[in-house]
Amino acid sequence: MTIRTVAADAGVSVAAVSKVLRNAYGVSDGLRAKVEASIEKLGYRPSVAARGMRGQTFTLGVLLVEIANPFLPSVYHGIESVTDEAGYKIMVGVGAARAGREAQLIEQMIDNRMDGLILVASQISGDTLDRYARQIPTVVVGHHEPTASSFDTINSDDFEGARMVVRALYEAGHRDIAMLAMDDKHDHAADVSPQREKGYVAAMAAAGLTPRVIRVPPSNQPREAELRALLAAPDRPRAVFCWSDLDAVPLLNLAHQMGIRVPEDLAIVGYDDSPVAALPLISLASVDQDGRRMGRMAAQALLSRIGGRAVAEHRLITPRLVVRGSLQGG
Amino acid sequence: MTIRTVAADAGVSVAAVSKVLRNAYGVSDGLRAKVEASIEKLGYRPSVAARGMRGQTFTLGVLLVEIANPFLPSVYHGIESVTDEAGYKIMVGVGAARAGREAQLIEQMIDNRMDGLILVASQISGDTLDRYARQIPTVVVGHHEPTASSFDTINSDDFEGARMVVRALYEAGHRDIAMLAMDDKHDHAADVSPQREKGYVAAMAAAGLTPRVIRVPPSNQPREAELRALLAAPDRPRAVFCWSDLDAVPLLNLAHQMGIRVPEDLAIVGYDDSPVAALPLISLASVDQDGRRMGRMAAQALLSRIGGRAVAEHRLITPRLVVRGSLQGG
DNA sequence: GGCGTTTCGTATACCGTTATACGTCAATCA
DNA sequence: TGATTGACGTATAACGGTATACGAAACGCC
Repeated sequence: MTIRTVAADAGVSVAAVSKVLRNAYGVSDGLRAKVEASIEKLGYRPSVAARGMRGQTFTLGVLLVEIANPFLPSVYHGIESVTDEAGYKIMVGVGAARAGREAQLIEQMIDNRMDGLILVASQISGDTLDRYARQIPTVVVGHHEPTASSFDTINSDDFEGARMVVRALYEAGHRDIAMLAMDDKHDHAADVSPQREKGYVAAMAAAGLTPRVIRVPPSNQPREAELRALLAAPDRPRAVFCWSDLDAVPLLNLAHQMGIRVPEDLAIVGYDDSPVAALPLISLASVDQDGRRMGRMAAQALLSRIGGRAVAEHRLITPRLVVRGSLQGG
Repeated sequence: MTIRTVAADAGVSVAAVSKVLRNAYGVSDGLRAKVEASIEKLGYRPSVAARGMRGQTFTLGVLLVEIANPFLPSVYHGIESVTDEAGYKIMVGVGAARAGREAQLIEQMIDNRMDGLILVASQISGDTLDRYARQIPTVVVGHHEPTASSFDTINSDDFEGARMVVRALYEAGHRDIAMLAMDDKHDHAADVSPQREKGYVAAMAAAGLTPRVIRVPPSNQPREAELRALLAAPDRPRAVFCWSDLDAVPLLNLAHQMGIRVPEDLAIVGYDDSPVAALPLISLASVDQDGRRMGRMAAQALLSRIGGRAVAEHRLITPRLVVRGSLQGG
């Protein structure tokens, strides 16, 4: 069952069928009708692989850091809502939060002749990204590279989000505010955690307070010991801002287990406003990045880039603090 | 940069390079060394698309019902651990819990010349699955079709899991035990929810109790109203077994909000043992399906099927009840 | 009516691999 | 020694589409 089968059935040439498939120029209504009837009758479906060897595949690759991260579904749904309408398909690659793994997946997607790539929270360095982006239209979400010229970036304003948290904690009367940041051994200043850290430090300084950053291993590693140590320490802070709900939710639970009252003894604010944070029993204050919107914008940027735009676009979305019980009792 | 570039650089024929790439017969050590040196030097990567036109793509498709479902990551990781070693790549398709969407994705994966497919919790009917499975090696996870001959199935013993829950609730002294099942308008008895329902009904009958099944809309639709109505009803049951944590977690939170004590006034047991259930503040008893193991078994089955096995294999894994605070106070 | 100009359809080179058929040469065998 | 066998490389026809070049009508214009 190939394009040749269809051509024979419709009594036309192979090229004619191809033209109909591609909406190419030079097809009469009569021809189109004949061909479409045959396609329908035979249930023919063109091979993406063969198609990709010369033309477009109409398939986009989406790379997610980690499948268990609760923030990613919203971004994915945002992307999908846009690409669906435009008639593009999506293939997802899951990179276990390791840069090597991600590079492998990107290459795989290039090998599969995808038309474009959206990388969500990639841990790959700017230089490497740049090299890949020259080979395939690319949009990066959740990775700050505002000067990149070969790809677009869509980000939440992580600096501002952290400042909002510090200000809210300050207004709630807290002065002893610590931050839980991801221990980034690769020192990628472009990642979201360091950005939030900068915002935190700046806001603390602006309020005349001394910043105190505590680093924990990344989320794909166990880190309960570190959290427990923090809570048991004699100089336990009165408020903790966590770079992600992935840390804030376990911290909140651990505090509860250890008999520490939240927020009376310890206020906690997370980041991402994941579904778990919103559960009444958890009630974790958190920063909402509006992942859906970021996904939509990323997809739009990618489509326009595939459409020919060459000059890079860098967007920053202002986040929103969702106040809940872990910040303000009630 | 094609196979021809490499051939020219190494001073050999295109066929020779192809042979080296495929580990085919008739390659001397000297030739192999020359070719591999050129590949390394040029950084050549074969095109999967072109490769797929005649040979294998070494890429497997994994279809997930819904990206936000917290049970799926464990299955995915299980699959990955096996396929990684075997040198296969994975592409993920996300089907928004709609059969039409899933069919579309399956076709897309066939179009992309994937070597095999793993469908996780697919909602597609047995007949349709059968039609696709004839075109491409297929393994189905979380969908009971024990008589299917064209594809393999890997399932948790949902019937037994439900019975375990009823027995545990019975032993805890409960008699008024209801079940929250998914409202399956398509009436797919093969899905997991109806299987659990059967196990529940059987166990209730065995204990001499009257079953009481309450149906709620599927998880991609809002269903807070139904849950709230259940809790507010004058004949509110004393224990509820939920077909999934996706319902049990909101129910638990709602009960707490409405001042209903868990488990004193209402015992709740979920299914899937998702990460949220294990949080101390939630402490939801749940049935653990061991998704990781199911994923591993699915991948192994698929590889052996790709390897030539034609007779279908149907595996049933015994689940395990994880007792927590929502079932037994302490 | 002769001459460009569209419009429409066909023939076919090409995309980057794989796999088969085949040729060459040295080693082995009767 | 001539024939057979294996080992190793090469040439090349697929694979299933796309896109370009091109031919044949139909059309518009003076």
